[in-house]
Amino acid sequence: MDDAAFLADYDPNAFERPSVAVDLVLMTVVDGAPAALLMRRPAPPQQGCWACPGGFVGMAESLDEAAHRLLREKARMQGAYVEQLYTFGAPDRDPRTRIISVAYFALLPADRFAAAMAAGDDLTLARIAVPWAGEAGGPVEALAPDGTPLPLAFDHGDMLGLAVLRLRGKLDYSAVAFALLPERFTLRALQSVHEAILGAPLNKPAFRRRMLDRGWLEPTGEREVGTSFRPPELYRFRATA
Amino acid sequence: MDDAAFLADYDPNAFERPSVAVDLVLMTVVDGAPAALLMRRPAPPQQGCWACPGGFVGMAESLDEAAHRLLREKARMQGAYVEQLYTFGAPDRDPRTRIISVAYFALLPADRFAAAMAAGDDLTLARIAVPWAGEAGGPVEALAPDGTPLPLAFDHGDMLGLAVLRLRGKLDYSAVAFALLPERFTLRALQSVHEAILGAPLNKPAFRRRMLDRGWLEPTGEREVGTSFRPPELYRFRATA
DNA sequence: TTACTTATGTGCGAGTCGCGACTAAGTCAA
DNA sequence: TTGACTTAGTCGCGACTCGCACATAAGTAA
Repeated sequence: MDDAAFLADYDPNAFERPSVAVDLVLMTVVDGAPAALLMRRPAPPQQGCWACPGGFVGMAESLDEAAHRLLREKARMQGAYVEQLYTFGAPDRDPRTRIISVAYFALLPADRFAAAMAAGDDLTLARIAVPWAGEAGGPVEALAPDGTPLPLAFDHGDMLGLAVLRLRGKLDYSAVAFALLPERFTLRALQSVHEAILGAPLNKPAFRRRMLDRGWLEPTGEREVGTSFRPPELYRFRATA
Repeated sequence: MDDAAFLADYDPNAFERPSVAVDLVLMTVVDGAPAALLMRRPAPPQQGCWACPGGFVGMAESLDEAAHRLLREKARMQGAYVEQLYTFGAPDRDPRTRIISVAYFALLPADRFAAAMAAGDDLTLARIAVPWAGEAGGPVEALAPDGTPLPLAFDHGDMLGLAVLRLRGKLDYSAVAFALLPERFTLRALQSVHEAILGAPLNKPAFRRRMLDRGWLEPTGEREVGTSFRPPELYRFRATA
């Protein structure tokens, strides 16, 4: 029997199937701390809890395509750095039915969130409180602007924690940090992003040297305007040749 | 409407669903090169091609549980180090129907494969040829014992490549290498495992120092027997205190 | 003009790494 | 018994990186 003959006989409904969703951990850095876009769930289950934007995977789209579609449809943004994070599949993680969720994380500079935030009250850019140091890992809390914890739906606390962990791990061997900054930025801003993700202060001269030696930074010759005191130089990210 | 009332009304069949499978990249190190357990596909599609052992996820089991079950049922092994790798979801990756595959990798010392290999001709421990250096990534080839390439089913060449890449990345900050060695081993054997995974030779004194300084190694006081020349000391892995 | 504040650069000591050379400890054969 | 042989394991040095204290530069504002 060849492939064609086999496929004619194949019954795709022989087994019961789980639902497959994509959830998006849409992160940025605000005021020296990591933050994520959360949506208030408008309907049960877990009505009123906050969740990462997500949705079911279409039958004709890849997982990456689904992630980009959700970024557009649910968060009304585009052009983010998007990367697959982890797949969550505990049988009881959603009370409706078996839902397996492929989590992605997406990175954007903070100023790109302004438009989406204006849309309404059921979206928030929540500060993430990381209770562990280094590469320990574990769930995190999301905080409202006034500092009170937001109740998170399902296993989204683990999801956010894993996103922070992955980001920390990739910070010093990949260029992810630049996805969290505007096109032109100062070295101080770059350092602040690193410190926010790592949750620890860094030594300024050492950080400078490392970054400049990496060859990822291109001086623009321009300087930041509107500052008091000596204006810092603006740099641009340039992929390694 | 509360959660209970909502769930009574919920129709889990409102959307068409993909199938979800778990595939297992079961790796070890043989003769100084990475190797993976592959099964010859006994039926279409891609009959006769070689594939990582896999199967559909049961409705009541988690993804991790499915991976461990497949390790037992398909490979007849247990006790491996198992970790989720990546989820493959291209719409056309399997011609039967939409199948989303959560890939795991599993690590075991080479001697644990002897029993499984005796089982029959449709299982092989294929040497993996990595055509790229460092962290470049990309698909790899699987080689038969005589050096000829084995045809790989679906996207399993990418899967194997990603497993090697992940292993390389974790090698020097985690203890994964010890999952590829028996309980007691020599420093030379540990170095050989690192070299096989990295695909590059390492400096002996530097490697020794690094490993001993990490605090993961416990000398047993015993020495390897049956060797010609000076017998090396046997060490044991001890998780960091 | 001068105080103030942040940007940017410099120099040094500690720690790590690669590397070549050296010593140690077994087997094996004459 | 002894010496050649081979692998195990150690030592020391130069190159490089990193953290850190400090010096210098360049703006604003009174």
